[in-house]
Amino acid sequence: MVQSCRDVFENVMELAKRRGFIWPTSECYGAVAGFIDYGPLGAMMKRRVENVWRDFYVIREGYYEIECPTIAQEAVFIASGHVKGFSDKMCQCPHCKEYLRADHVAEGGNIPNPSVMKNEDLAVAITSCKCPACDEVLGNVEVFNFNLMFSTTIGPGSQRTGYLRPETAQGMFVDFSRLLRFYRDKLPFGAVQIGKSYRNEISPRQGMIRLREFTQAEAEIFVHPNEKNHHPSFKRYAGYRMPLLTYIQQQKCENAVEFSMQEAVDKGIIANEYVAYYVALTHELLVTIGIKPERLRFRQHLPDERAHYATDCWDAEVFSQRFGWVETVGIADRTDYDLNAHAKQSGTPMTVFIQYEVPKKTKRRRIIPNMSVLGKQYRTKAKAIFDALTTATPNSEGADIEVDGEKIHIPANLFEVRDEVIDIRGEDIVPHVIEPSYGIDRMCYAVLEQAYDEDIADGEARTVMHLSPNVAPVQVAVFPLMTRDGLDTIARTITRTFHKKGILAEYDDSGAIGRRYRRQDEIGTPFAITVDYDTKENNTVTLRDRDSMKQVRVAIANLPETIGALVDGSITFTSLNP
RNA sequence: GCAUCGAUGGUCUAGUGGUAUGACUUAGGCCUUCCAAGCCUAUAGCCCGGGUUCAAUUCCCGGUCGAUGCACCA
Repeated sequence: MVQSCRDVFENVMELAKRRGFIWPTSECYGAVAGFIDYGPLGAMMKRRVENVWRDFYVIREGYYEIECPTIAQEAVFIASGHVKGFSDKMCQCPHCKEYLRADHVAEGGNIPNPSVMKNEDLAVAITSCKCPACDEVLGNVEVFNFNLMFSTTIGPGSQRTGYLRPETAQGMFVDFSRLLRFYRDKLPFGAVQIGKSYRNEISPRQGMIRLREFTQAEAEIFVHPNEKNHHPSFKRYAGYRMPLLTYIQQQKCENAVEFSMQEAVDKGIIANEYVAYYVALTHELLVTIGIKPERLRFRQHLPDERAHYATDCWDAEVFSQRFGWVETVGIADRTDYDLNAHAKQSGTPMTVFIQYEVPKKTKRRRIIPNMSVLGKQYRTKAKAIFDALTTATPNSEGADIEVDGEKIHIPANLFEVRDEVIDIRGEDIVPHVIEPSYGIDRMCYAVLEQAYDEDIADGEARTVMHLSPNVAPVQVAVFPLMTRDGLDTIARTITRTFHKKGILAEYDDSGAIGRRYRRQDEIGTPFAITVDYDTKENNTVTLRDRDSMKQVRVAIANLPETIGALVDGSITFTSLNP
C-alpha cells in the first residue's frame, strides 16, 4: 500500500467530488455548511447501503418499513421531550460577542443546578460570572433557548407550529396503536423507517460526519418488559464474538475485551438479549457493507452520557483515519419512556393486552348500593355516596363513609356485599422499546474512506476503491477490446442482457483498455468484462476482478448468473479458478 | 459563533495591479489484439459583494465555503 502525503480524507473527498459521489450542495450559490448532495454514484451507493439494511431488518427480521412525514406538529415533540430537552440555554457575552452555554458559565461560577433554573433566574444568577472567552464580568445578559430543531409553521397564518423531525423514531411511536393492530396485537414486533432527519447544529464540521440534514435508518422493536432476555432468535448470535468496550473499562482507561454475546448477557455486560442481539446484528451488517472488523468497536455509553430516555446504550464506532472513532450506530434500550410520554400527551393508551396462559382467579368484594332508596334519600349527594360506598369497608351494622367532610352512616340493608371469584384473563402492559439507530451518511463515509486505496499495478500508481460488491454503484463494466470487427456490438448486447436482469452494467469503448479498467477501479466497480477476438470463436469473455486484477474466461450465457452470484456474495471470484 | 490560515478550468497546481502556467481528466480523430502508451485537435478557470485604482484574479473591507484551535455536538 502506498501512503500519500495527503490525508485519506482529502484524497477520498477529492475523488468523491470529482467522480460524482459527494458534492457540496447548491454550489453555484455557494455551499451551505451541514448540507451535502449525493451525486449519481453516491446516491446509488447510498441506496445500496440502505438496501443491505433492508435485507437485514425488513426481510430477515420481518420488521416492516413505514414512512412518516419529516414535519410533525408540536405535540409530538413536546411528548418526546425534544421541545424542552433538545435545546441549550445560551447567552451572548456583551463584551466579546461570544455565544456561551449559560448553564456551563453558571457551573463555572459554582451556581448549583443551573440546568433546572428558569432562563430569567439563570440570567440574574450569572451576572457576576466571568466570560470564559474574554474573562470580562458578564453583567446583564439575556438567556435564551437554542433549540436544535428546525421549526416552521403549518398552513397559512402561522396557526400551528411544526418541527422538522430530529429523529425518525417518533413516527413509529405515534403510530403505535396502528402498528399493534397490524401485527395482530402480539409482542414482540418492530417497525422501521429510513428517512431524513434534521438538526440545526450550531457548528457543523467534518464533512459528512455532522450534517444538518441527514439520513437515519431506525428500528423500533416493541417487546414485553419481562421478555427482554428472551429474543426468539438469540441463538443466531449467541456465539458471535466481538470486542466490547464497557463503561467500566472506559472509566479505567482499559481497552475493549472480546466476548461472545452469550457471555456478555450472562455477565451482565450488555443489559439483555435484545440489546445484545442487535449489537451483533449491527456488527454483521457493517462488515457486510465493507467495514473492516478491526476498525469497528462497540462502546457502551457512560451513565451520564445516555440520552434522557435510555437505560443501556451501545454505540457502534467506526475508526476513521481523520476523525478517530466515529459514532455510527446507536443501540439503545429506550424502555417505556416514549410510549408513556405519548400516551400521556395524546390521551391515547399505548398498551398491549397480554393474555395469561391460565386466567387468574381473584377474589373480589363488590359493594352494590341500593340506589332506588339512596337516590331518593340523598338526591344530589347520591352520586358521591355511590362512589364512596364502592371503596368502603362495611361491617355488619353498615358502612361509615365521608362525603364532602360530612360523616354519613349507611345502614347495611341499603347495600349488598357480594364476594365473588372472577377470572383475570390478562393485563395491559406498556411495551419496552429496543432501538437500533443507524446514521446512513456516516456509514457511507466510512465505506468510502475504508475503500480508498492507492496501489501499484504494473509499475503504475493505481487509485482503487475496494467497495464491497453489494454497495458498489456500478456492478459490472463491459468493454470491447477494439471498437471494430463487431466486438462492440457483442459488448453492447451483453450490457443489455445485464440490464434486463436488473444488474447495473456500464458499457465503455473509449480509450485504451487499461484506461477503462482504471476508470472503473476508481469508482469501485468490482468486475469488468472484455469482449475480445476469442469471443467470436467460442462465445466466452474475460471477467476481470478489480482487487486482484486477475482474469478468468466465462461463457457469455453464464454471465448474468455469475455476476449476480458474485455481487450478492454467494460465490467468490477465487472460486472461479482464475 | 470567535480566532488563525486558505479559495485559480472537472481535479491538482504556477503566477500576476494590464484576463493566466503546466499536468491530469473529458470529448472528437489517428493508432492500438487486455491494464492510465503515443500523436493531432477541442472544451473548460481566477469564490461572492463592496471599496481603492485609468485598470483588481492580485491590494483593502465584508460575506460564503473549507481546514485548524476554542466553544458546541439529545
